[in-house]
Amino acid sequence: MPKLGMEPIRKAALVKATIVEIGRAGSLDVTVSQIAKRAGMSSALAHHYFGSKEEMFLAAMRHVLTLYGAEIRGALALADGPEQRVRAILAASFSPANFRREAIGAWLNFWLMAQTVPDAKRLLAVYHGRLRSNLLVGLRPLIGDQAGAVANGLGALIDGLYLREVLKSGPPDGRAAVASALAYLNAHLPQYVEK
Amino acid sequence: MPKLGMEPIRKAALVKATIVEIGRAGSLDVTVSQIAKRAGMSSALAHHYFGSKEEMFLAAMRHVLTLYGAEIRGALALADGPEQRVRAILAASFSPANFRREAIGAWLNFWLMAQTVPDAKRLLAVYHGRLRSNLLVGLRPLIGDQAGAVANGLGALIDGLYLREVLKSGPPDGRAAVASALAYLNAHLPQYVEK
DNA sequence: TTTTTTGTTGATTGACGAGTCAATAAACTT
DNA sequence: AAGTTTATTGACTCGTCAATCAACAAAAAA
Repeated sequence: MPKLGMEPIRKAALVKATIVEIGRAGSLDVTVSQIAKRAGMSSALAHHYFGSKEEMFLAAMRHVLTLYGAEIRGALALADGPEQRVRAILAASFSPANFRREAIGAWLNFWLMAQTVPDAKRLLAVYHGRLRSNLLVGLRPLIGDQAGAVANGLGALIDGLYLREVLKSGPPDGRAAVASALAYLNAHLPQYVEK
Repeated sequence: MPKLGMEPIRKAALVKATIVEIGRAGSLDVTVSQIAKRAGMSSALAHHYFGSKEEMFLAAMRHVLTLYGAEIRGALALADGPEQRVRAILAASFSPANFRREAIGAWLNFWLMAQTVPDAKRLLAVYHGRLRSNLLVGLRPLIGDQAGAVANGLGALIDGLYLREVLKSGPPDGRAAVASALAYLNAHLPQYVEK
């Protein structure tokens, strides 16, 4: 039944299945067969399209990063003024789409991968850089030369909140996470009244 | 050459070797043989003493947590007054002993493990709880009912800073990390003059 | 209509690794 | 001295899994 033009469809299915399976297993100990099965094909076909398991993982990582980037861009487009920009980034970071067990589990594993797989490290560095520069654009008008330090802190805080979410039981609570990050932000905005 | 009383010695050697190997590999994909070799014995002996690889990992985790706990307790003993207590915790968290690539890599992998191994999750929860309560003791006199939120934030920030350290190239920089966490703290201490 | 390209899989290969076992040896006990 | 406990390892079992291959099918090109 070879319908042509399957390649992009199958690749997309595999990427999605990879994320789901990694999230489910909570680790990178996921077999190609598992992924292929969830994507509705044989493991041989998965290898046919991706060549190796590592390529599959990297493609999944790129996908998560792309989604995240898109969400940020979208939120940023609607934001009005520096402070709103920063708030938009935070809100997007913890939006339901990104802040769900599956995706968070995938993130954790990407961090792991980044320690050993150079391509993964590169991807993560790109994400860090973008996040930082996005934050800086918003922060600089607000707090000038403290912006660098605060951007670093916020970045780490976001990562840390993700991390803690993985370990919690119960459903992810994006709102609490946003609140935490906003508190950090507010504490660094001098001219606002402490409630 | 059976000298008696080898058990504790060999177990300690294995625990140490486990941490080193996990740090080196940057993942839990470490074979028992590798660990045993580094600890100077056969893999069979490693199994003899620990029964399973997972037990070995858990013992390593307990060890790291114990060291960390001891460091905190030591620092806390010298601290004078609430604010100093909080500062002591931060300093201990990023002390050279804890904040080195090996240990950080181990941590990251423990997080991973916590997702799937209940015992690991429990251990990490204990650590979270202790950190939180230690922070609270210091924070409550300073900021009252905001203490809970700030303790959560600080905890997440510490984790996040660890996480970012793993990915950086170059030697770990504990001082910068402490500075970042202190900035967060200071921002939440109302009565202090913003420099 | 032959040929080529694309899609697809069951079966197989080859490697690796956790855990077991049997055997050996030195110390301690009785 | 005989028996027991502790230390130790090489060899082996058994399972798993990434990756490859041979083969088959259908569409597109020639």
